[in-house]
Amino acid sequence: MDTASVRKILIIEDESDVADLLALNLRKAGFKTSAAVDGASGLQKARDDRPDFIILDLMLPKMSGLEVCKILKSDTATSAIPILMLTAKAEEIDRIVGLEFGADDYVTKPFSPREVMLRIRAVLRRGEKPEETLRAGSISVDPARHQVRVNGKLVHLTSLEFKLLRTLVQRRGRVQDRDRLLNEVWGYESVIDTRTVDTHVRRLREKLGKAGDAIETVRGFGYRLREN
Amino acid sequence: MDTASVRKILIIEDESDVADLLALNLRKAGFKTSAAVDGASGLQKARDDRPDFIILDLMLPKMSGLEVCKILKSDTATSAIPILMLTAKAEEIDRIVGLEFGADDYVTKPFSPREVMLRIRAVLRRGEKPEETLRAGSISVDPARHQVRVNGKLVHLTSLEFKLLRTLVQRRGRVQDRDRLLNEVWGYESVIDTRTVDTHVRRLREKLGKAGDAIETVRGFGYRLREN
DNA sequence: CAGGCGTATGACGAAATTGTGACGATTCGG
DNA sequence: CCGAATCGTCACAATTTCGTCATACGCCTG
Repeated sequence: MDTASVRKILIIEDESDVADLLALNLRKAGFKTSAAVDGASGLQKARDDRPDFIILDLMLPKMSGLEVCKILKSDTATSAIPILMLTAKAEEIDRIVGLEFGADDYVTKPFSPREVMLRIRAVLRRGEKPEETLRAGSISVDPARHQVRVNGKLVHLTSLEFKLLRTLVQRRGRVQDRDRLLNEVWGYESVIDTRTVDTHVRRLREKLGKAGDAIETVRGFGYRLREN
Repeated sequence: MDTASVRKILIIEDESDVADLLALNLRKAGFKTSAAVDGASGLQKARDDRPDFIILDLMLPKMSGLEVCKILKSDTATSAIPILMLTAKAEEIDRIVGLEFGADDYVTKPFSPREVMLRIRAVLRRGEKPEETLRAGSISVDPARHQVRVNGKLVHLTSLEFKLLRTLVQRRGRVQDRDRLLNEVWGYESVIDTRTVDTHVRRLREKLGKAGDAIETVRGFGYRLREN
């Protein structure tokens, strides 16, 4: 589904139960994780590992989470990394202060892993730049709108056809073998016959009309979208 | 932009932590502030000081924030002053804004001071210019009042329907998948079936009548509000 | 030119997705 | 306590989409 690179998430949390639970869920969702059990090592790892996201407990031994947060946000090396705070107290003031210190979001304990995941996604989405319209010859693919145009005219594609065309356009000029396409478009665990790709390429060509010629068959290897 | 005078802002809030935090940020942003710790003194100060803006906590000792709001809005001496409500519960919102009480905007706790500042500025701007209404074809959405019109005619929507329509209009043209809509409209803690979105989309389309066609189904992905 | 191999095509049943109406639970005001 | 409004869920139907197969076609090689 998502073609972006794998995100690394740093968990700074002294209670191993909580840390493990989070790590488990995060890995299941396709993230990479690392962990630290106190503020000092957390700061260290943040600088060294350059994670894409930090989950930070407010209550840490020695150095408080707020301290850690402040330092992370004031260091240019780490200030851009989004931080999700874990707070035990439901007191609003804690959360307010947490946000004021630069945390991007917070969750109060006890929390559901599900909620944490959703919030992480939301924060990460916030930082993402909107996807651009891809072009190849007379074909334009707009991922955000899920729309495809040929010479400006809308063409209706099914879900699979859309994803197939998108990956071809993204890798325009380069040959994509059927297995590669199966992985990208159908997902990693697909138990699909490689011949099925042929059928969808055909349907795609049909719907694209004349512009469909841009999808070239590379005998013995796979398919390729002609450049320009 | 009004350069003539510095804006005075009245904070009616019994929790001094929150009040102080707000006052600090407001002053840092160049506003003057005054404070009241309960409804009665809040009303008094509103009449005496004639602030340009009031921040009002929903949960106050003795007199509820709603009462205060209603009185402020029914007194000609104060009815023109914009009110930003601080509320703990997201469910309370609908009655507060739009309907009988007349608040101009709201923020749910816990909030970040930054968010509060943005909303104050937005409301003050609205006071100078007529409105800030979202439009999409014959549909117009007024977020501040929680009102929706189709061809100028008011349409009654429930809280959920409104939020759903608002996010669709805000992201007009771009496809929103069901998970995303669940996050935006139902919140993080929701354990709702994704198919529920379908039901609400149907009800929304029904209520919008012909204009409901603007909500397009993108099979395999989600929904999208047609542009233009 | 024939044979072999890989690809294109058309058709068809299976599976997935969405629309729809109905129902029960809950809330809120009277 | 009742009735209205709102909301989440379900079962079922309508429709679309998907995967596979059998067959036809085309390219390459010998």
